[in-house]
Amino acid sequence: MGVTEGAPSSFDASTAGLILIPVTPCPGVPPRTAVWVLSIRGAQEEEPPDPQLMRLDNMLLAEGVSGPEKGGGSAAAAAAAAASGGGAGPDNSAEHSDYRAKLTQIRQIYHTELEKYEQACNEFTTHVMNLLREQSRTRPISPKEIERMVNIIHRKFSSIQMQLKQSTCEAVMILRSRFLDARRKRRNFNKQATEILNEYFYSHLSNPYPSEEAKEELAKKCAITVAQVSNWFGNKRIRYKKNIGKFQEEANMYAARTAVNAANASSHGSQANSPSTPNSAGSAGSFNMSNSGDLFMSVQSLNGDSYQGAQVGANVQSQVDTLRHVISQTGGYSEGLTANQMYSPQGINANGGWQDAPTPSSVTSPTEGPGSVHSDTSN
DNA sequence: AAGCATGATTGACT
DNA sequence: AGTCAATCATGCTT
Repeated sequence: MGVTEGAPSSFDASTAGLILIPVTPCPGVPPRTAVWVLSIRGAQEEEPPDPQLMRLDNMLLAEGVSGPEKGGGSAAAAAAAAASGGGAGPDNSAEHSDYRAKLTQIRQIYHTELEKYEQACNEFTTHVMNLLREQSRTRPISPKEIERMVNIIHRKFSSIQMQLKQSTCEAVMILRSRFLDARRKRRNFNKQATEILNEYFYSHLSNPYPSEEAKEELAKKCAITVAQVSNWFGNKRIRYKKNIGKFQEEANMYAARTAVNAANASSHGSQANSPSTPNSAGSAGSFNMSNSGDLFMSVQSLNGDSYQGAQVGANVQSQVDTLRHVISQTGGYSEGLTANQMYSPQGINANGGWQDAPTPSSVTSPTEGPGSVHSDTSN
């Protein structure tokens, strides 16, 4: 797993600046018991109250790596999950447990390594003590010298520990960042959500800019966040515009479907709660229809304060869009771009944007911004 | 594995 | 603040 890539896998004394130099054995000393002399690299050692070490310890404790076994890091994982946004996915808990599993893995590695280091430290210390004892036969060695040696060894090993802690922290950071980075855990929306969004998009092809309310409703229906709805529409608009031909088939499909739905709805009196009528709350002006083509202008002029309301308008608008599309399809165009021209009066303009898109030159209303396009009739 | 599809992010723009 | 355009990173299909 890439999570552990930063952690040292095995003890290596050389990383701590300890170099063991074999020395020609003294006469009388068995050849197998080589005599070693400690050579210390880096004379100055860091002092015990190291702020960096404290930070590392705190972090490891906070992440549940070095603390008590149970529930380690779950709070951090929960926080991460909450922060990741769009947490409506059903796989959220799965990812959560994935995060915890990996954290446990890191924790285990950390503890085994730590244990290994401690053991190695002890072994090495006794080894050095033995060597010094042996050397004391050939030269005088004061207890102070021994003590100094032991101190040096301990300090060296604690600096190894520091490295271990550092790389463990790094591993945790990597894990967290992967957990937090939404791009890394991107999941495609489910089919139903995509259909709802597409239905809305193609039934509002002339002005695919859902209002805040519409976005909220779509978000609720699709079990995603409003931000995700905005992302989806942003991506969809741009990609549709870039390659209309590619989306033609899809557009046909949804246009036909919407047409059928609309027909059914009108034959049944009222349409209950279609995604194409997100602003059914009663307030007028669900979608701006001022740019929606000649056919609709008359409707809009009727659509004042007292007219039947936005839902009717929105429904009609949907049908207008749909009909336009169907007409364009049956009109026998040869290329997708030809079909696009059918939309051009209220569709994508010469600059490559929808006419209602955030261009300050929008004809209808001087105060009309990109976001206000759909709500200008409220109040 | 390569190529395409798709959701998310970023910076610029109005 | 909302959008566009480019881009990233991942998922899916072939």
